Amino acid sequence: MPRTRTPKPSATLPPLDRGFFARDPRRVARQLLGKILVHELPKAQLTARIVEVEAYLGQEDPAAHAAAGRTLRNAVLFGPPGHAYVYFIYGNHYCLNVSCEPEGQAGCVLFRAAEPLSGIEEMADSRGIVISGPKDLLQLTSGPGRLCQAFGITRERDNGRDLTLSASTLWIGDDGFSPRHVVATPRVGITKAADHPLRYLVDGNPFVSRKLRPK
DNA sequence: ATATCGATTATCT
DNA sequence: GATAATCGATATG
Repeated sequence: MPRTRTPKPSATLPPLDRGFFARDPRRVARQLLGKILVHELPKAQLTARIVEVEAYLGQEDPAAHAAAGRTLRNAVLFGPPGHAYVYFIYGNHYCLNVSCEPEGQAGCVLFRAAEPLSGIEEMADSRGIVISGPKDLLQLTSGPGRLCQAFGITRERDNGRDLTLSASTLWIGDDGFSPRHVVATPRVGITKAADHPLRYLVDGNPFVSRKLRPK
């Protein structure tokens, strides 16, 4: 039975500012671990602590959507940092990224998994899951598609949204917590540049999207 | 436990 | 026309 291993967020939860995102995506990715994804709904506040992310480097990264330059779809990546890049994949799922680096450079971080903290019932509804035990929480936000579904994130509504403003409804908060142990592995589900260790996870956290392969 | 596969569509070649 | 930064279901050991 999985245990919550991180403290609850404090009452005040300032959003990360634009400067936080205006850096190398590898640095941003690592430091996003432990931060809190927030979605304010009329009746509830959805929050989850980020436990797994991936860095995409921009035009020099063959696996990045920005690899072939600016298009209609990836335009947000070339804009200012701290904005949501949401894309639709496999005909089924949305994935949430945040743009990084100064305007003109297309690096980003993909949100892959989080540990639910509040708004659990609403997340379960959105996911179409009935929570009957602690293990069911693991299905809520463990995976980029699941995370978006639990939070109600879509391309139509959220692509381009400024994630540095709490007025945006969707933002990233910092309660001062940072995880003790972080590990890096190759990124999931890509074929090009598949060998670089640009996937960052909180070591041992049960809410990551895949268990670490024991060696 | 791991492996394979179908769903379903926007985007790019 | 092929592919894709996925998920959930099914098959098999």
